[in-house]
Amino acid sequence: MKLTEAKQQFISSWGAFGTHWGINRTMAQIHALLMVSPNPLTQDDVMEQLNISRGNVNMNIRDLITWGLVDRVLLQGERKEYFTAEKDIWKVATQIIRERKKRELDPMMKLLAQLENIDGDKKDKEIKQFVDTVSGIRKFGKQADQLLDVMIKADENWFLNGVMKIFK
Amino acid sequence: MKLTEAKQQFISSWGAFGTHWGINRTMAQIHALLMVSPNPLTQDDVMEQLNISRGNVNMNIRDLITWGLVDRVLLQGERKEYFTAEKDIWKVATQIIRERKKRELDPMMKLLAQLENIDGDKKDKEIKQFVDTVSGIRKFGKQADQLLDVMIKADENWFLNGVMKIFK
DNA sequence: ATAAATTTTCATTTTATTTTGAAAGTTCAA
DNA sequence: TTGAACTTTCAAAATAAAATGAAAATTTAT
Repeated sequence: MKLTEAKQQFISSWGAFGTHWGINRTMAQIHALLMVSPNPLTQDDVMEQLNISRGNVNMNIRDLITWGLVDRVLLQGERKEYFTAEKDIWKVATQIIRERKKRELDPMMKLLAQLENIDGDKKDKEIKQFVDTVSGIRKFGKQADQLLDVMIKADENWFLNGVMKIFK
Repeated sequence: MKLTEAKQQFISSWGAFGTHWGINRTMAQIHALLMVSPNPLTQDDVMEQLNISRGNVNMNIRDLITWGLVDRVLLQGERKEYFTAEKDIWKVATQIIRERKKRELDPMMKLLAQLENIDGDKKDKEIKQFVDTVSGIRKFGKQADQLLDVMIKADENWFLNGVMKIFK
């Protein structure tokens, strides 16, 4: 397979993959493009290679920056801004975990804690099922939370070489 | 807090939570409703409690069934179909992991394997970056895949009590 | 067999998300 | 300062996703 074709496919399926994870297609595609580009790219490069408008590129790159997945790069002597993506997939993954934990898991856990205190007879079937469900999710969430914390702190090598043996 | 209000909030935020995970809001809400309901519900119950149309309920429940998160229940002497959700959150989680792995991770890994074989000089900067990126993702994916397999096979108790100690 | 009860389908409508592109804003060299 | 190069914004348009509801299909009691 030719590089150009392979790149195309990679970008396109990384985009599709992203949509299953609450990330919009274009953002994932821009990320993919930057990951396989050895040199930083300008907004115009991205526009051209992905055939999308200037505004779209700008907004999605900004988003990628707040996710901590893309960095602005200033090339000396150049007026334009360049952009580059973190290429170490482990760092990408931990960064995404970190952000999603903060944005989604933490608030949900906070809410569930409140919902566990409801008025009424805990023997009542309706109430019991509700409390049991909520507290079950909460327990699970706490464990997941800790697991994610450990993963964030762990280094790539530990994950890639060590963990699986322990798990088996 | 009153049960009714708490239920409301739970359903609503579980729905919002779902949207971040590629699950549509209504489907997640139906799932939430069934999780906190001690008894199985009919389609009409769901329509009424969530204020959504018959067709919508039907389609989303069908989807939940294919995800393995909801079961049809036949109450003896009753004509109507009833529905109930798995209430053990561990089982819910492993079921979701199992499905998403099958639907998303496995196909992506398969594609990446193909993309690694590209024509041209591996010393070329463009080619090298592409191959490195793809193979990095592939390695990571393989590890994640194995980790998920182990989690699916492990039982709840092992996860809740055992893992964290190992990780620390 | 009939028909009432219930479930399923799907063309249409509604709602939500994404994209565009031109205008406004910013930066910087001369 | 000025103005060319470049970036950002955002209202409007395009696209995609979800919801509706009535008709068709199915099931079951008689």
